[in-house]
Amino acid sequence: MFFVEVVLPLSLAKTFTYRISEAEFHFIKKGMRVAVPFGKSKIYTALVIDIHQNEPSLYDAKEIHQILDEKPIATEIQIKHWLWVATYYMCGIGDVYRGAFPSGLLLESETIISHKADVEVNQNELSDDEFLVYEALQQQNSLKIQEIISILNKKNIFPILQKMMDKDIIVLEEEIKESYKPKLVRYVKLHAKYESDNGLGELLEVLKNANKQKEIVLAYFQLMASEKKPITVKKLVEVSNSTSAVVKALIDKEIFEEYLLQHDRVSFTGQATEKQLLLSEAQETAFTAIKSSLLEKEVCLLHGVTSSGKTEIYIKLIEEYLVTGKQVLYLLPEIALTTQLVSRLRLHFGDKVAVFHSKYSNNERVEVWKQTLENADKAQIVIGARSALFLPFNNLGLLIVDEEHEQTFKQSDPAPRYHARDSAIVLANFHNAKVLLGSATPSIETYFNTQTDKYGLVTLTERYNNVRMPEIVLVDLKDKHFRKRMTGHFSDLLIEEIAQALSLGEQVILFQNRRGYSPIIECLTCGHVPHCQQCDVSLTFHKHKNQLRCHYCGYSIAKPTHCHSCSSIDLTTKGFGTEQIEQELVSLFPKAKTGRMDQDTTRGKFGFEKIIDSFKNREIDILVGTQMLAKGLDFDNVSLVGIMNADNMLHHPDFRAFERSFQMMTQVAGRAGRSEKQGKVVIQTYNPDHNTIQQVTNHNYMGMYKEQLYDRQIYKYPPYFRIIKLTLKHREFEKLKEGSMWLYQVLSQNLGMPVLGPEEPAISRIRNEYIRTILIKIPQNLPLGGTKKTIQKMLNSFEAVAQYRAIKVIANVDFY
DNA sequence: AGCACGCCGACT
DNA sequence: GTCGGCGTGCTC
Repeated sequence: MFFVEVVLPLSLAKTFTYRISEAEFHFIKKGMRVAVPFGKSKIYTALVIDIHQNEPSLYDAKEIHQILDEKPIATEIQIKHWLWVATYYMCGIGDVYRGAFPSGLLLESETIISHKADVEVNQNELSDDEFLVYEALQQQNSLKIQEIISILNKKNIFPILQKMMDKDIIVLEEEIKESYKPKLVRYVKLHAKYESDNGLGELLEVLKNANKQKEIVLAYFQLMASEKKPITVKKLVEVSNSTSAVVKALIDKEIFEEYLLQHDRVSFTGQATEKQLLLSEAQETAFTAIKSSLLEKEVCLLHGVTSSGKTEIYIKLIEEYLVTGKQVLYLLPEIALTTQLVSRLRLHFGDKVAVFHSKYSNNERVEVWKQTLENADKAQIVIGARSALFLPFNNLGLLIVDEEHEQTFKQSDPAPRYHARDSAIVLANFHNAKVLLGSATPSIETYFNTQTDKYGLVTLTERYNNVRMPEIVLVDLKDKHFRKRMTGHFSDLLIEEIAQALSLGEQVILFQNRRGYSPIIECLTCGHVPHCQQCDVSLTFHKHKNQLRCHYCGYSIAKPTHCHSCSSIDLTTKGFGTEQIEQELVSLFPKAKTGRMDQDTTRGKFGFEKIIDSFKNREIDILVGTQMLAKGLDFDNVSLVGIMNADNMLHHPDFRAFERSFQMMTQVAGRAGRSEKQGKVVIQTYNPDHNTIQQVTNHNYMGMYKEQLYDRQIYKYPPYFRIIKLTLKHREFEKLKEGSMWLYQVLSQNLGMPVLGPEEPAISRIRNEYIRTILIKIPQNLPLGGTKKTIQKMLNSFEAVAQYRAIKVIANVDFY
């Protein structure tokens, strides 16, 4: 008796056991995919994580359907890492598997309906629906479930199919399809007939009346002579300025032969320029320090002020690891940043750089996956957003986590809710690899780890090229309003500075944090604000589409002409987003070209790049944007940065609000400054004396760190306590209230540590489900794993209570 | 995630 | 009386 233990790409915590034959037992290895039947009719792509001979006693194991791989497609280290992620972040292993694997490798079966051969059908015995299906099958000999649903215009079609199967009219089959298709490129070569020395002469004779074709043949010979490599149809058409129809005619005439070769979708044509990288003295010192720190410790933090040239140091370090044949993983917080970085890295490493992120197409991701697995030259350096962490590395030497403090490294919505930085450190450990974290504004947690000697620390205080740190000017909005020196949201000082920068041909960035500060419509008569029907939030006004939208569920209505509550027509927009700032700019500086960068304008695949490029090319003078501006973009002509309102960041009800505000403002401010001139940053605020604002102004990271660390200790937050947030959801308010109270009491009585809640969050209903949260604070000195097991037990007993079973509970470990 | 089973409202 | 809605539970 032989069995495999498999993981399914479903949100299930368990693994499943399937029976295999002895031959299969000797063939199958951990990390191979097998197609298995699961449930009544579905076939899934499962991953083998163990092979054994222990027969399950409680049930009969099904047989696997088919083996899908010749050799493992996931490595053992990877599987070990996934198991760690599942345990640590309290989710099912299936969640990790599903999140890690490119969907191109996860085939799902599709039910195919076809009619049974040689069966006489008495059409009078068919119901209307059955007849429709029968008729459709006369036209096409097979149908998919989706097609039948649309033919019948019904959701539940299985009863009908069941009846037809009983009547012996149709059969169902499960078909699995490989969705990854290698990209094939058409090449041509001269037919063997003409390969002799006087082939060309003969050819010209044959083609003397076909000028177009002759041109192509001549172009072919020229290409052969100059490039000495296989010639694609595409290239030939391009060079000869002809059409593929003519090429086809030549193939038909047996002058050319066509052949297909598999091509990489993700290939870069540029060559490495081999330019020797010159580090400044400060960079050189930092580089040496990092190297010696990594000799002793697994992890090192590079704390370098904005524009200190951290990337050059990364490149230099990557070079050293590449020489040893190791793989390097470079994690970035934002997909949008990859384009800039990739072109920079390619200058040094040519086509050794591969990119992996979720905006890539399925096929492209499968290719990078395979290259990484094979340790191919092409994927020696992988750049990617957090999901790149799950690639099948087998010889990882170095991991770089750039902009380490960014919250986007923590996945929050679908499980696995993992933090890429922390999971990267664990992965490095499994590979015996080193980790370099980089940031101008390290997270409190990471910096704390350097102070407790867990991580190494290298500081770079000098900006590259002797650019000076920007000068930061505070504008007291209270005072400006009082003295009537405001035009809309602009203070007189900011207007003056913008005018000056523009007159010198310099560019300006204006930063408007939109979080919790979106424009809304309010009735001036009764104060009514339109709300979403399914979520407990006010609808935000989008000017360009003239509609109100819900940011949580996407619900939208046209902008109302009158108040829905009192029918008054006196409506006003409140709050200000980037759109409004841009509007005001147009009237303040009619001659300047303005651009806007936020979720609306960067939606498309290249939306972000387009805006960045036109700003870099100086087609835009003033760029208005949200958080995206704070993420490590380099511009060389920006002399002024304006922060429209620093306060709405500070006043977020979140223990990280001050840390984040500091990071955000420092990062945005860091965009200012050019080689010849000190940059200027204008921060508009109602609280110019606020500690955090002062720390930003004085470039005082340590001050911020110490103050925040003190607060974290007092109020029991990370790094002194680890946090697990439980989110409970249900459609019924009362049931949720009761259930969350029950869970809270069980937890607080059994855990012996602070448990907060159950809290009704500011947005207490999303998509018609009410929400409550419970926060568990685990002290550093208590075992984390054990505590999680206890919590899991309580969650299980919560589920055992029949009346609460319907309440969904989501655990978010290390909630950000 | 599917998909079946089982229990209650609106139609023939 | 049935058809069909969705709440509940299981899948090796």
